[in-house]
Amino acid sequence: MTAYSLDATDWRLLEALQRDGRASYAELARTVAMSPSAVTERVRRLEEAGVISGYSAVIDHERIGLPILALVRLRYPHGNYKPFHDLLAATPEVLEAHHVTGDDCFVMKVAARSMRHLEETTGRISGLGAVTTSIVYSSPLERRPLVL
Amino acid sequence: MTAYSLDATDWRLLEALQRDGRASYAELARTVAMSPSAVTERVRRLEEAGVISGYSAVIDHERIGLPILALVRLRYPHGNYKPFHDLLAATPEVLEAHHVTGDDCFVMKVAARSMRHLEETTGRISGLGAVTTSIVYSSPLERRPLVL
DNA sequence: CGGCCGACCGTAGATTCTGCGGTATGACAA
DNA sequence: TTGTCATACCGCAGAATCTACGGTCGGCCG
Repeated sequence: MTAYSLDATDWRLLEALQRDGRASYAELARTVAMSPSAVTERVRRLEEAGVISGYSAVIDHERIGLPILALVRLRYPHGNYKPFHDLLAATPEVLEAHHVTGDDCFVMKVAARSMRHLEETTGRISGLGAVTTSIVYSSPLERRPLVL
Repeated sequence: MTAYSLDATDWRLLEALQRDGRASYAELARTVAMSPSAVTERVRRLEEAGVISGYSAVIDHERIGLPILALVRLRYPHGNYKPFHDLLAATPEVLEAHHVTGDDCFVMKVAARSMRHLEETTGRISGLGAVTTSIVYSSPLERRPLVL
């Protein structure tokens, strides 16, 4: 909503911070050829404006015992979203949930440690409506940095 | 594939680093009640084992001129994936791409600056097969930290 | 012209990082 | 038991970085 005007330097900082969220201000300063204090101030402004909403370690779900990823679509029969929010709060297996147009009201990304676990999780979700589950074979593009 | 044994401290570090990927080792050390050097060594091992595959700034796509998010499913009629990979390489609007089971072979997350832009992008994708587009109204759960 | 404002720079003290050596604990074999 | 070894942790010192501050420069407006 709130527009924020980004110049070329801001874009380069955003790109650098998406590639390495732990880059030091000194390092960032070197890549954009400015002083560390100017870079610090720019990044602080981007954070304050909400352009950068945070920083996160990227975890390989396969290496922490959650080898199965699935996209679950939920046909939701009514407009009372409370049960759905309760489900989200109670189901850590759901990594993302999006309210979308189309026949299926919600699309979720789900991680599970086994097929049995996935079955149990989708079963829980299907208490709210008809589900369609697609299991992820592989992800040709797991995460692309957001650029103009 | 490569199993990595995580103890309670590792989990707490992973959780902390997913919540704040820029937390200093000194800060992490305080949250898990260990010395900074021990924490540094643990995090280094997690990175080396591939449990932590990187760090990234989380960008609010709405504030950088990409207010529209859509999930695009692609029905892909054959087993030659080269054209699809070429499309991914040439289409920065696609933020994620997953190869999945079910009628639609691929599911993509797409960001666009306008409906016209989305139309143009899905049009490009539909050169490869039939597409089904769902526009994201909102995301009740945008990103949940991966936990046990 | 004179003053103001925004963005940048440079500096100093505090904090953090990095690499190293030292220590405690537990496993294992003689 | 005793010795040895490996692992994980701690603490330290020098280097690098961070943070907060004041100073400078160029553009803009009264």
